[in-house]
Amino acid sequence: MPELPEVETIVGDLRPHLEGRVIADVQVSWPRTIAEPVEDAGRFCAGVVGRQIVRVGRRGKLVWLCLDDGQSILIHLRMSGRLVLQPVQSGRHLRVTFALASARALPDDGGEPEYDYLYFYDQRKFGRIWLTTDAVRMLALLGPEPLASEFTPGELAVRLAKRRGALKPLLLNQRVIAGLGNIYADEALFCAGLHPRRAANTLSEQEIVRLHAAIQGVLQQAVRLHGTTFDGLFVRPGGEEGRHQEGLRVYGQAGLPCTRCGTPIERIVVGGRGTHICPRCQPLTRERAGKQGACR
DNA sequence: CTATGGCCCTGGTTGC
DNA sequence: TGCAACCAGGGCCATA
Repeated sequence: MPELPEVETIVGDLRPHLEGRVIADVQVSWPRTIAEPVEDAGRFCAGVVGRQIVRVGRRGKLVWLCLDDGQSILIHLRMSGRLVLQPVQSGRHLRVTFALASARALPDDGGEPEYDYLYFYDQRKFGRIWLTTDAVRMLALLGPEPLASEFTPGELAVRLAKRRGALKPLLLNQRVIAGLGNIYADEALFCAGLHPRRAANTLSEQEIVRLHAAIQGVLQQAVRLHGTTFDGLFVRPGGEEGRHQEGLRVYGQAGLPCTRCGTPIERIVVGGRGTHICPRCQPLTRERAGKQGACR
């Protein structure tokens, strides 16, 4: 389940191989992957073939390819989407293939090897790809980038203040903050010592500062380690795994002792999502236990 | 606004 | 052993 750190890793890996390349051809083997123009592989192909990729970026969990005519390709990996430069052994789960050409002859001292294809694999078929002339307007619907300087404790406070609902579903809402998914929402709440069912508008200023620092700290650490490979769902474009899985404190750790207090980690359901907590470090009623936050 | 539940999907796990 | 039921998960949508 690629979230912000995994998508950041993918984008960094792809950038040197894609920027400057021309899309020579596209094959769509599962048309529902194409979200815009809606399930229309033909118009999608017609729109991108011959275009040069001028920039590879990320916004929230979206991979953002800027084309030389002002259009953008947006790719959401959802649960099981993968972007790879070398074909996986079996062609199973292959949904879209981009054939790549060079914009100009390569210098012979080369540098990066040139790949001929970019493959989009997606076992569960939840991934989607958009072609749009107005990426900026689409992306404006997302909340702030949690690692950008605009994302301050004050900004977080404003976004939580009006909400009476539980904290965790809010953190997963991409219009509130862009890029958090189930793994990092659970990890951030643990690090902040906050219960996922706490009503968002009941946080003290100190708790908001702690949550802000936890979100940034958890994401930065995961980016540094190139994401979390859990269930083998996330693999980098070159085939390597992420290294953050060893750093998980609560996600997928049910039954194991809390790294901070030894209490067994529990799995509960919040907002319909599996949620992992330390019941002692993340009390629902405000007591001393979570005061300092659970990280470091 | 908030909560809940369904839908899209597959493949691994569980239950009989 | 074989097969059916169930579940996870991100985002979106409908309903209450």
